Amino acid sequence: MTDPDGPADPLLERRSRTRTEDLRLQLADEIVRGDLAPGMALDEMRIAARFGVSRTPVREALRQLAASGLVEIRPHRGAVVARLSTEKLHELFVAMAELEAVCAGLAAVAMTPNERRALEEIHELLRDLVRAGDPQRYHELNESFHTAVYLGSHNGHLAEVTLATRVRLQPFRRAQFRTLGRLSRSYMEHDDIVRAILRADRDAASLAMRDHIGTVETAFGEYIDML
Amino acid sequence: MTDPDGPADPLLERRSRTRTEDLRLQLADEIVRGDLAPGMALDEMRIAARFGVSRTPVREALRQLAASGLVEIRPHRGAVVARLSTEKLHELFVAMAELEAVCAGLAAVAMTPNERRALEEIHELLRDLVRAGDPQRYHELNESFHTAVYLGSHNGHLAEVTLATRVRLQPFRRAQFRTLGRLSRSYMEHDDIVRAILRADRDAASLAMRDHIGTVETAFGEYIDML
DNA sequence: GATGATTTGTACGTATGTATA
DNA sequence: ATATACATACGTACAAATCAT
Repeated sequence: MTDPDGPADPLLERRSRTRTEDLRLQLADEIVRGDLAPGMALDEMRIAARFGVSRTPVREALRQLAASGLVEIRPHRGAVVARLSTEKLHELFVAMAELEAVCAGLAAVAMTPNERRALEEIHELLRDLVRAGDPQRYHELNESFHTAVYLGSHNGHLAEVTLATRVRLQPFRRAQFRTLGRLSRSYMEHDDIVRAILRADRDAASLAMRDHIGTVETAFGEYIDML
Repeated sequence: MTDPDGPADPLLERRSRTRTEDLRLQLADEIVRGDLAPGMALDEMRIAARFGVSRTPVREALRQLAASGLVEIRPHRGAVVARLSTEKLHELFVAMAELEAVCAGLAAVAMTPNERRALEEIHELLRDLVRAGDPQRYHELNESFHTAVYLGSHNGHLAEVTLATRVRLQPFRRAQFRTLGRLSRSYMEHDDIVRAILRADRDAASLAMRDHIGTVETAFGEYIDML
């Protein structure tokens, strides 16, 4: 008899499920999706009660989230969803631009033919979504586009660090930010990146990605000013 | 009456000392210094007994170290000092070269005059240590040199990520690796970096740093082969 | 500024999962 | 393959620190 809670695909490695792990993933998701807004207090007992567990796994999950930067913990003073000052926000955008630029540069020279084809395919699907005017799905597939570049660097550490930086910025993005004009421009910038990567032009890929993230921050900043 | 355990300098913020924090710093130090070698088992009870505390703060410290990559934890199977495969080791070196290159590039255009002077001063002290033939102190001040560049980027996130990468590689460096020939070459490469930073030449600084870390890995690889 | 309420930090016992015979 | 030994994962109680009054 098989484990009824096991994964559908038996090929996926089955790490023994721990409450801490479940909580970490669940809380990270709620923070990234915005259900738990920046600054919101994360009371250990309240969370424990909400998930029907003791404080211990809640504590461990919060510590791990703090290590990733999504949560802020001060001794004896509890945990809150991480809040970013304007300066820190800018700093993270600059860091993300540089990190993604490095990934794109390495990807240009390291990606396998299959990976290049896959990236091109995602890029074409994004074009269709611009034409269809579907910001929601564009946003989702856009994540895949960037993740494909991270993985294309063939450097797990850089990919991890870059993704972590992106995740930290997620809670500060809002749906309203995804306008159709932005989508079209985003797609055109992606085009520069993809072309450079496909012709294995490291420096061009790096520069195109840096510029791309730069305009993302600009658009983001314009939205922030509207608050 | 003042806290007898307080810091000498009252201006330094005094984070309430917690056993978890102490343990984390102590264990990280022992791992980085090599007292706890990669692959060594980190038994919660043994460590708790050694430090005279309960298992709880030990657990939390180990989790945090795992988050930083210095420790590896598998559910229900305990923790060990992180071991790196040859491939992973190379990957971390490539990542470090890229990260430090980014920091150097940003530092070239962001450092204040004071920071530039301080970097130059460290550089000159390193020159003296090469002449004096003091690998131990060169190694220590070399850390300061690189840290100064990280901080010079004026980007806390990048500095943090880059430093974390360097720390993860520390346990795999050995004293024997620091030969006099290496020192001299290291100093000359630093010279290229410093010159580029001082004349605010971003690309040159970036390239010089990337090359520098590249030779560090080469020298490191030669040592590894001797094992 | 002292006191009480509240929350976190730590200790320790039990349950559960992993590895070995 | 089953059982046994062992270390970890979790729960619970208490101590210590913070903040509110």
